[in-house]
Order: sequence, then C-alpha cells, then structure tokens
Amino acid sequence: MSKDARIDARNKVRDAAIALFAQKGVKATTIKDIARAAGVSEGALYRHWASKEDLAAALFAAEYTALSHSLREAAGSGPAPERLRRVIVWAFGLVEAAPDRARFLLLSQHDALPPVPALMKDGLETPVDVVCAIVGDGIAERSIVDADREALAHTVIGAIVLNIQSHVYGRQTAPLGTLADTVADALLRGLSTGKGA
Amino acid sequence: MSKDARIDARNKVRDAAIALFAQKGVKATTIKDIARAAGVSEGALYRHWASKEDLAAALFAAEYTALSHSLREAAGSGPAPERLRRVIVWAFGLVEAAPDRARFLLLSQHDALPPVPALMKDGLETPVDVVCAIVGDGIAERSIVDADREALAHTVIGAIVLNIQSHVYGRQTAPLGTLADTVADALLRGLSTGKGA
DNA sequence: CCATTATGAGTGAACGTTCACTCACATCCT
DNA sequence: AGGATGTGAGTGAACGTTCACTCATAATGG
Repeated sequence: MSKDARIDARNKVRDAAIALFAQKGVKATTIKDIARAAGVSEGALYRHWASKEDLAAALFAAEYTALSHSLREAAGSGPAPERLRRVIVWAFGLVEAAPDRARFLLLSQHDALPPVPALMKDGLETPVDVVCAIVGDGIAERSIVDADREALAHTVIGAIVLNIQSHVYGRQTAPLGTLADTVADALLRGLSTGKGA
Repeated sequence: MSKDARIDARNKVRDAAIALFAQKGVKATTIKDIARAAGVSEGALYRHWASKEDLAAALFAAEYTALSHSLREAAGSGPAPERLRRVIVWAFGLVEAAPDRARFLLLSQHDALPPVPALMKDGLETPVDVVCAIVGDGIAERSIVDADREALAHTVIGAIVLNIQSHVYGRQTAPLGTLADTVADALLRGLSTGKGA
C-alpha cells in the first residue's frame, strides 16, 4: 500500500462521510455505512478519529471554516453592498458546485451542537462573522443602513439559507442563478442607503 | 393508578415530548425519557401513537398547522407590507410566549423530513404558504415589488428563522422586540414598492 | 339498586435489533 | 525490525417495541 493510498483512505472516508451525512444526517448514518462507502474497515476509522462524533465535528469544523474563507475571498473588495451581492451569488453557486458540502453544512448545524460554540472559543472565523464584518464595514462607510449589524447579517444569511433549503427540498424550482439575483436585489434594496461608499 | 393519570396521559405526553424534542431533538430523545417526564409508562405511549416517529410527526404536524393559523390571524387585513410586519412581530413574540414550541418547530424540520411533503399532499396550509399568499397579494396590489413570490417569501421567513435561531442559541443578545423591528424594517424596505395598496 | 360483565387505558419486564466501539491479528512502509 | 495502519468478528449497552396482565369505570341485567 503506497503512501498515497493511505492518504486517499483518509480522504475517502471524509468524502464518503460528508456525502452520507448530507443525505441522512449524522445520527442516521452508521459507522458501517461510512466504512462501506469509503471502502475501508470500521476499525480503520478509529485510527484517525476518536469517535463518530469526533469525525462529524472535525468535518463540520473544516467545512465551516473553509466556507468562511471562500466567502471572504468571494466578497472581494469595494462597497459593502457589492461585496454582499457577491457573497449571496457565491453561496447559491456552492449548491451547484458542491451540493454535498452545501447540504452537509445546512443539515449538520442541528446535529452537531457542540462544535459551533467551540469554534468561536478557538477564535476561528465563522461564515456569520464574515457577513457581520461586511455589514459592519457598510454601516461605517454609510452604504448600509445604521442598525444592529448582527440582526442585518442574520437577515442576509437566513434569506440565503432558506432559499437554498427550499431549492434543495424541491419546493423552489426556479433556477438558482435567477434566485440569487432576486434575493440579492430584495435584500440590498432593504439594506443599502443608496449612497456609495 | 390515579384518575388524573388516565385522563391527562395524552396531553402530558404531548407536553413532555415537545419539551424534550425541543431540547434534545427527536432522535436523541428516548421513549423512556418521554414516559418518565410525562409520568406514564412506556407502553402507554403506544396506546395513542404507533411509534415514536409517529408521535413526532403528529406533534410536528399539529404545531405546524397551528402556527399557520396563528400567522394568518396575526396578519389580519390591510396592505401586504403591514400584514407582513405583523407576521414578523408575531413570530418573534412566539419565542417569548412559547419557547418550547418555537424551538421544537425550529429543530424538528430536519429530524422530521417526511411529514412536510405529506402535509402539502393533504392540502394543509403551511406557514410558508401563508407568507407566500401575503406576498402574492402584495404583488397583485402593487405594494410588493414584482418578483418570484416564493423567493421573496423564503427571504422573509429565512430572515425571521435565522434571527430567532441566533437568539435561541445565544449569539444574538438584543431584546426580541427590537430585533423584530430591525428585521421588519430592513425586509419591508426591500420588498415594498412604497405605493399603498 | 346492586351484582356481573365488558371495556380499554395503563403498566413495565422482556425481547430482539441496532450500533458505536474494541481487539487480536495481518499487512505495509521505512 | 518495528511503528503505523488496516481488518472485521465480537461485545455490551441502549433503544424501540411488544404483550400478558391490572384495574377503574361504564354498561348491562335482574
């Protein structure tokens, strides 16, 4: 077995677990399911993670922080409203580009209770923080209305999340690109002052 | 066996189950937990519900449709933007008035996947439908901007849900009343045309 | 008005299944 | 050689569900 094969085993478990967690949730996914889908034995999982919960938490933390970085990059620079629009469009794009990851992040927040506070303790940045920061910048530069920035950030994120959920669950059938623009238009009309930065 | 135990068993189970489901989720709550909290035996549950899943689905369906009716009532009549504001304020109020119910509805959507499509099959009205209808009215009467009404409705609901979640999970510490106004202001500024009905 | 019978909610120990996790052993890499 | 990694049957605990039984109350009959 080559070094690469071993590395692949870890990644195969990760990919399989994310896909299964995304489809059935953490609780409903068994170690056997994961091992089977990854093509490794059950015992092998425990060489790399202490428990199923540990695996789920590690995957969630990794995806969550990766999402934060991606959002930050996607936002780019410029006036806050423009950055927010890019964040919204990018988030909708993620659903098409990596549906398993999007679904995993969407579903696991309720399964994986401990990690999110834990992440914040470790000083790691969450997607909420990223949007909060942009909103905060916008308020400072007077391009976003002056209001509780957490509330505005959650309004933006909630709108994104629920529209994506309704798409994933099949209620909303409009193409994601159109959805992103509709949602971004409505939100930015509500948040922008109309003044530039 | 007391007379009270017999008469109240169903309701005591309902109350206990909602509280436990709200705190730990459906999967993590055991029949023993529920029976214990309700002060009845485990077997008694099966006199009234076929399974734990059935109990959860029945409770969710009941709460979900009750929420729909309450929202419809809270909306009242008048121009769509005013009705939406009342819906938003009422939803935030629910968290203070009945935190267990609010939390149960928030958490169980991901545990109780089958019932929601099932509800829609049965032609029952969901909270999403209520908001969709108001948005649709608003578009017709030109008080709401002309866009995909499902998208706008999900934007409103998502904003409500995520702000409530962040409050329940302790990230958002601003008082709920203030939050409701902030969120309603931002959303309605984005959705309204400014024209009356 | 009482004795008898029927009803069905309530009980909880027992059952069978499921599942996360372990461990003795095999295999691979350096 | 020896540490790291992989294997998968085995283990014990937890869980949902069942079922033979109890008993308060209601219905029936004389």
